[in-house]
Amino acid sequence: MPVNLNKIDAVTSSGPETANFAEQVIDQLKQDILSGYFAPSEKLKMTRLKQRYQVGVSPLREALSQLIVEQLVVVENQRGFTVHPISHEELKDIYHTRAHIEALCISQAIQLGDDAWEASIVAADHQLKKSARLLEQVPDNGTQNEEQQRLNIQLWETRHQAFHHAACNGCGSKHLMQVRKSLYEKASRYRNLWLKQHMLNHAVFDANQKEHEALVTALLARNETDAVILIKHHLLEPYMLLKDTNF
Amino acid sequence: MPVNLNKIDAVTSSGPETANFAEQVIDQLKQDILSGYFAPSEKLKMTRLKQRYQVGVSPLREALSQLIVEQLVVVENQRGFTVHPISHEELKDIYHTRAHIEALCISQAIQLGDDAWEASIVAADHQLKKSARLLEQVPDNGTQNEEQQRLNIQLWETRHQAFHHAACNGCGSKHLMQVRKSLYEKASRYRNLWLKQHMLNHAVFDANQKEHEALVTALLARNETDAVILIKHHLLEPYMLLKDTNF
DNA sequence: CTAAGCAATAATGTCGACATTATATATTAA
DNA sequence: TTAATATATAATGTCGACATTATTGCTTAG
Repeated sequence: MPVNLNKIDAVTSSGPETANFAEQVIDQLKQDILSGYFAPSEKLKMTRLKQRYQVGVSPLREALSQLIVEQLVVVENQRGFTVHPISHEELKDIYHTRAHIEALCISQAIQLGDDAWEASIVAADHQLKKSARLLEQVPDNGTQNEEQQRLNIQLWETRHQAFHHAACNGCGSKHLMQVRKSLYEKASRYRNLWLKQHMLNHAVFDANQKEHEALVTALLARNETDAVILIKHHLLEPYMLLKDTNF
Repeated sequence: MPVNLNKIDAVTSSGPETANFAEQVIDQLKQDILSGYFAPSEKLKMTRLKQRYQVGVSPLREALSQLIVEQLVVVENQRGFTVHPISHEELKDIYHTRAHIEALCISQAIQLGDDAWEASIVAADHQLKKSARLLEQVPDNGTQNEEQQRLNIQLWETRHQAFHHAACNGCGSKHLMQVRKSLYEKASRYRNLWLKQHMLNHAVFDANQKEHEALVTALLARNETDAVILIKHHLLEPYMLLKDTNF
């Protein structure tokens, strides 16, 4: 008795565009891999996945197939699926390629961006700053509500990403933006693995803030050379932290 | 009675690594889309696909799922799969992004490439030139065997691609090379659609040859600025032909 | 003649079942 | 005890079946 339960939920949700099981699963599965819930090189057994996501094998295999292309999952015939392994080689490639790609986006955006692009940067920067202020005001000794702090960090990261997205989006290329997104996701996996062992300190936030200010200035002034140097440095700095860690 | 016929074939083939049905289908399906056998925006009905590739729906859906990520196929819930539509907007984005990416590869390769990289360029260039000579020697009036000529063109295209692959491969980045490959494939679709209406003439081949000579010189001399200009022009030239066509 | 509503047909998305293959366990010999 | 083999268990990959949904064709009213 296969009943499309998703339809029932879909009615309560907004648009006429529903999602099949595979589409529903793929986001959760991706998040579980990027967040580190499923460890690198871990075997993804169907029985467990079925239990976790409450779907059959067919949608699961479709979702996993998509993650193969995104290189988050590896498949070996008759031996099932495993989480894509990590390596320092890949880590280096991801961060460096990301720096190149994002610099390319920035270059194009500076050449092609219109007033709406500038406005979106100013807006995103404003939101990011407000979010950063929340984090700064907290004393180093964790007297504040920990859960609240966690949410603040999450909000900051969302807005941080939104800022860079806005800056890059002026390039006007869907393909560039997509490559950029893919690399960001892969980088975030290593980042999350690092966060399981280490703690962010205030120094990095402060440095980040200053770099952003300089970047915004360069962007609005359409200073391509400066902006490219700044963005590359900005994206490679976390790599310096990650590259010497044993995951 | 599901019998894994592929295993039987696999024994006759080489390695111990076999492929499941989905992996076998995906290459053919991709080729059928890139070649234009399945037209843009065409509906991909399961019954037809089953007949063509002689597999059930499960492997097909897996293969199609992968092509969704590569943006060669579009899915709409309860309405099945269709070939990704084409547009002049996408055409422009593909070719321009490709030019940027390949220029980036070339830049990095010039900075990082070793002797093996240089050697691979010389080797690929040699093969390409020999293949080009076959095409040049033929008189314009098609007195020669048409089938032979078709094969010669195909060989030239393979070697042409191999040459550019070799030049880019010196960048040392798997991610860059993969983005490059993806863009090449998407561009080849538009190219193939164009070829269904038009014919290649000798002039383009001659121009191509000269550009290659200049490129090889710039690469071996590690002249980054020249090489970047040359490769961008080289990749955008076909766009000039395609951009004004009605597919 | 056109438009709208309805029935019939076809196609999609999902699951369970089954054959094949891999992995874990037990047994036995050295 | 260890290594090798045989058995048992578990997991994978594929297909057919079925409910749901979309599309087509037909009838009928305006």
